[in-house]
Amino acid sequence: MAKGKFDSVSDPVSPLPRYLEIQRDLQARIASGQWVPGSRVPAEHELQAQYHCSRMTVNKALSALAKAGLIIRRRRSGSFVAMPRSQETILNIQDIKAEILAKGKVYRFEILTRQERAMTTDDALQLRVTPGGRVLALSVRHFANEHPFVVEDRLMNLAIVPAAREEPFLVSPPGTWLLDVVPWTNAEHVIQAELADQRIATLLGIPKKSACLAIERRTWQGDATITWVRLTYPGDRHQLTSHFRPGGPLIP
Amino acid sequence: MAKGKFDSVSDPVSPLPRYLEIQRDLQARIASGQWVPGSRVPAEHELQAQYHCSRMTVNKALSALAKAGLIIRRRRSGSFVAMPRSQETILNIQDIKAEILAKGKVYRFEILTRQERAMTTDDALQLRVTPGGRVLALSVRHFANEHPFVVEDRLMNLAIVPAAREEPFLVSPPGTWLLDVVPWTNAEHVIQAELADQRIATLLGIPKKSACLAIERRTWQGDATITWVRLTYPGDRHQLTSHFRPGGPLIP
DNA sequence: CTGATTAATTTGTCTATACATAATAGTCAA
DNA sequence: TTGACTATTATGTATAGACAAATTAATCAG
Repeated sequence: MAKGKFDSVSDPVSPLPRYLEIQRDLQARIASGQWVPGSRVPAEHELQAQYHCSRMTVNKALSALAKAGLIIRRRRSGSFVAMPRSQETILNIQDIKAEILAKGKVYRFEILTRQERAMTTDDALQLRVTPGGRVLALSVRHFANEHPFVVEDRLMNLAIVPAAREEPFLVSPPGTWLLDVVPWTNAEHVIQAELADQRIATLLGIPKKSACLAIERRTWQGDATITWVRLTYPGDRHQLTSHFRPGGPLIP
Repeated sequence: MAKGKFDSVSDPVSPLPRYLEIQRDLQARIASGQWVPGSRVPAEHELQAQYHCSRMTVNKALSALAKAGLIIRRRRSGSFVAMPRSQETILNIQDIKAEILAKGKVYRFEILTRQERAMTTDDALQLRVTPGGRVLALSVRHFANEHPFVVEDRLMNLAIVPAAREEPFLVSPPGTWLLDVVPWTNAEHVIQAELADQRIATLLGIPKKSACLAIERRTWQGDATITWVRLTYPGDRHQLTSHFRPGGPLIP
């Protein structure tokens, strides 16, 4: 009897979809340790009977759990609770403007230097491309509540982003502008600790040789590097924070 | 006619499931810029006609794209290509043992100090719990190819992990042991740059006041803090790297 | 006992249909 | 013109059934 969704609903109000109910229920059993890693999850037809729903609904819940890495599924064998995963985390490296505004602080930036030039060997190395073409080199200082927040050194590949040549960066800083204008397909981050040199110390208003957090980012569009950027934060004032729960993106 | 899956297959071999084919096709159109952000994605019944399949199959593809954040779906309005997202990244902070072994280096660790004690005020602060109960405080030094790699300072909440009291940590270091034994539901990371004090400098074999990368992690099981750990790496030798593509977990 | 074949089981994918839900567009009366 | 009601449309959820694919279990010939 292929009727509506409320065939088997005793509860008059159902705020949560059936498949999510099942998903969370199973997740709770795994998280609580009731189902230990390696143990077998009931087969779809068993759960179908338990939850009194169709196999597709159970399948949707189980597939989501599998995608989240909480269970491993194999044909004929069945589904099993996944082994504890290595400690991974999802880090949110936000756009600087958004980051400062999110903290409820006043945002401002200034372009320190701006130079359009033929790509040097160093530029090519940092962009990881074969030399040739032109780049736009920028230095930017970002302020939060008028306090120096981070220094940005950026190279933009004008072969990919020719529009940058004409852009004065009056409203949005280069990073935010790029995000709005150019679609990117790939990014790489490198996070490092290092000592402030004279320039950084002056720009950030911190003592020379104090600890800094440096984040380098390369952004690609297909095979072509769009931009390389290095963000230098005062180490004692800035920190990257992230929260994570296993099977994280499960509960939206 | 509810027949098999090959009702409408002209291609004799179909290595990829239909819904993935559709998903990737749509994703390619978005990535290539053919469909610009904000533009409308054809409705399910249109795609159903285009790809000559059922609406459920199209729905599966579109739902996945929506979950990955590539499109936004609204009832009655339709589906739209999402606006460029803020630069987020997924960072892999691995288990130390796994991290070193992954680099093909020889792993070794030594317990520097070990103390079981009643929870001090500082301990409670760092574990973010109300004082009371006992903790196990550990200092560990990890080596990669016999070179000091990282110093670990850890507090373990014995109320949650009583088994740690009896554990000698001969085979696995505390972090790896915990991952194997205790299920966790939540974690928080804080990444900071700071200067090496005398102790860290000595333990890591680096000059005092050189830059260090400090990663602090709190791990919870429900509301209870399991452990707090601080990992101090030499800043010039260690770096966190991560790759990311928008709509990342799409292509498994 | 071994190796190949066959059966059974479980997940993976797909279809066709049905009704729910949300939001827009249109209609009509005050 | 405004506000309430109604129709329309697109997505969201759910069902029952079907066949595919993979892998384990059982069977049987040698």
